[in-house]
Amino acid sequence: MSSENSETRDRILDAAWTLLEEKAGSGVRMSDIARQAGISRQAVYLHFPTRAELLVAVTRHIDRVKDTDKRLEASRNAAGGIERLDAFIDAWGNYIPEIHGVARALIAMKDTDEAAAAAWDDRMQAVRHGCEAAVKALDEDGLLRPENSLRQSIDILWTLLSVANWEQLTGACRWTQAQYIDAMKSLARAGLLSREAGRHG
Amino acid sequence: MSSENSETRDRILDAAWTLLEEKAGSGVRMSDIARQAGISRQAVYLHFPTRAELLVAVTRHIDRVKDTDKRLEASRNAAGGIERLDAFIDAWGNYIPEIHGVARALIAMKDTDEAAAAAWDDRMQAVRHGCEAAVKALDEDGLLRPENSLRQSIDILWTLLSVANWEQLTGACRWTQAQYIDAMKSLARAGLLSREAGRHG
DNA sequence: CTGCAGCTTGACACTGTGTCAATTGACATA
DNA sequence: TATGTCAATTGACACAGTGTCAAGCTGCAG
Repeated sequence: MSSENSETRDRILDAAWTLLEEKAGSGVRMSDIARQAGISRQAVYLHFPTRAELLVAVTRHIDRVKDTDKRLEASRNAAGGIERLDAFIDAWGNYIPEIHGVARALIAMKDTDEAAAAAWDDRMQAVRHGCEAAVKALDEDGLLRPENSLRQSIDILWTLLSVANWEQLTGACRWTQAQYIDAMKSLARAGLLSREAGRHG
Repeated sequence: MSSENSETRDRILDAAWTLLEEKAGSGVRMSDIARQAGISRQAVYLHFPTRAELLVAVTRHIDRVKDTDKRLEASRNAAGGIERLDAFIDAWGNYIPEIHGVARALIAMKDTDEAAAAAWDDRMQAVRHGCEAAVKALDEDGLLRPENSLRQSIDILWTLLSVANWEQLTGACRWTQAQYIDAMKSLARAGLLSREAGRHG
């Protein structure tokens, strides 16, 4: 609550952000966040009614600080379909590590918390819209595989670019971020483009 | 503990299996399982020391009932690399929906429970070995993309076939199981095979 | 000085896991 | 028949974490 702006509110958001980053999203309690922010646990509830709403606010806070909109615009301005696909993968793929902590925490809450589920789904729909724009640009250039419907192509790109896949490749598989980005560009082309359109370098 | 065999033990496992299936893995408590099995909550702890160990036992139970080993053997017996890849995707891809409930519950516990994390990672390593075998068969036939290392190719296949991806495509994207299998076969070929090797139908 | 906004302390309810102790009922065996 | 044992029962409790509530403190604006 408490309108929108507040010194303390920002301290809480930064504290949560820091801890979620540090501990990769798991095991961050309200009391940890309060301690990190230098206030009492109850004071956190004065600003955010539930843990879920705090997490959602943190994602918005990150978006604001990291200038997400500006980043994603780059992908919209790219000329051809393939350039647009690459630009989108660059923008979103490089954004994932920055929201990773919050994302994990939010995903973990999805199962039990309605609000968390809604918030996360909402953000994922935004990513899907980005995928849709990129895929439509490919379609306009006549590059898409004919055997996949437009919707299927969007689903495929969206799934390839999931946070879970990023986690698995950079985590368990120990890929670097650069390897991840390259592989995703290559996989997306391989999975979406028709054979004649296949060309890369 | 109670060695291994017990009427009640099996009732607990079946009860847990049923509920995890029904509720897709989330929100299944020990007391729910007990009620479903027709015994007291405490009796469950007489057979399984923790929730995590119960979940692990359920996966082993499913494997036994569903004859997992026999299924996966099919993929090992396939002749060429591509046949082997397809057979593995058939075997594992069609197995996912059957373990989906338990898988979700186990994945949700990973964050907080050491034992659950170890158990799930262990099972995922088994899947990775299947991927490795399939990719090596492709390599022996000289079909792999030269720009990917063997390890990278395995990582890619393993990631494509993750439970999370199955969930997203059949859940949020509302694909049928058949669509999922077809798309995975196609995506795996597109992502792994060199251009000259590309051939499908 | 008054009042109030913002924070503090401390207690408590609730949920879910896991533990413990005492009890019951069935069944086997001496 | 008495005894032991095994599986299950009931009921209480500890513990962690979220969220609520009430009372009190502090500093600052009017």
